[in-house]
Amino acid sequence: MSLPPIEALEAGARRIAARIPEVPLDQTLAVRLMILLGREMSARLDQWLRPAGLTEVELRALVTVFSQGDAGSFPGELCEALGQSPANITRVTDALVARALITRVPSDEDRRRMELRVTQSGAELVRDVLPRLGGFSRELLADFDAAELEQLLGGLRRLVTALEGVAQHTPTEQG
Amino acid sequence: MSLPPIEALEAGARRIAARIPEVPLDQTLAVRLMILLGREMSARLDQWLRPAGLTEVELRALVTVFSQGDAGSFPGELCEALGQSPANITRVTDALVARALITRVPSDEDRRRMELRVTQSGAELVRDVLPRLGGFSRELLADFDAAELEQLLGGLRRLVTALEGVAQHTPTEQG
DNA sequence: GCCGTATATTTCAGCGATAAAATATCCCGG
DNA sequence: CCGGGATATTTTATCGCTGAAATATACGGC
Repeated sequence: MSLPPIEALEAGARRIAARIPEVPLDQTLAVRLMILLGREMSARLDQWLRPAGLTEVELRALVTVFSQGDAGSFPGELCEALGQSPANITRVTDALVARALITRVPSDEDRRRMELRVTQSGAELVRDVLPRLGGFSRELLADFDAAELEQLLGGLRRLVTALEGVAQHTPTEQG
Repeated sequence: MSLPPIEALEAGARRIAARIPEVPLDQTLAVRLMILLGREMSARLDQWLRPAGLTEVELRALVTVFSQGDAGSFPGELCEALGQSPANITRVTDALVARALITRVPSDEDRRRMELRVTQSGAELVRDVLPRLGGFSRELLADFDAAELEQLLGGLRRLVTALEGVAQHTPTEQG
């Protein structure tokens, strides 16, 4: 489904805040917007990439392997870089291997690990598709000037670190 | 999985931008951060709510029904308000009905529709749990002062409208 | 060298979500 | 009032992802 209209979001948030005053309106709304925006961007990107037959995560995995070039990379690195579970990286790399976009062979130095390398056609696909993703991002942020964009990025970076520090536990331990 | 470290994200983005110059670094990074932040916030919120036995979407559905009080609401409204598919709303409301947090009866005026109403215990749960969600948001945004928060919200609102306007089509029609 | 523990990846079972088909009801023009 | 198209919801099949168990390999102390 697609993004709810923003007026409805704000109206709903205000209606709740009016009934339950402990709820901080702006903070709640910001979190809500971030979650919805992230979902929606991901969905749009998937749609944008569908003609190429890749999902967003598949593309990012492919790009990450591509960016390592001949050095290659390992599934564990992809987990870290993409924030995905090992199980999912296995599935995603399966798909990429099946389409011959990457190769996967056991490492010689440590045979528990698998070496992932982009193939010729994988590299071609990246060079073909990545500019589209860039085009999407550029279009989306078209009416942010450089300063505004930098400001937005600053806020997002702060949120990343806030998120790292905060709330790893359960709230009131069963409240 | 959890959020990748921000230095790794930025380094990866720069490595790619160096290889494929058409890709706009800041815009791409902003989109990437939004997607990851949204995912991570949603995951944290789910974890935060687990003790109450609700997922994020279940809570939002419950809250939306709650906020309508005796007026009640309909599955279609929840789809719109939450940005979820009809199928998912059926599943979510099934769960809420099963736990007697809401009731669901066919509407008298239009028997295709189902009237959803919060129950006594549903309302109690909302009043118990919503402040936790507020607590999460407040904690996450603790070191944004009012002006900074307003600025962040402004950026997010602009993104919502940008997203509404942009990129509904497939990119280069099979490119 | 051998054993126990740690690490890397895959397998397995299950969950949350979706698209598309099926179902039920409504409404309108004749 | 009846038939056809629109609308609201549920069902069905499937997808993407995860946690936890299983597997395979490495490493450190004895």
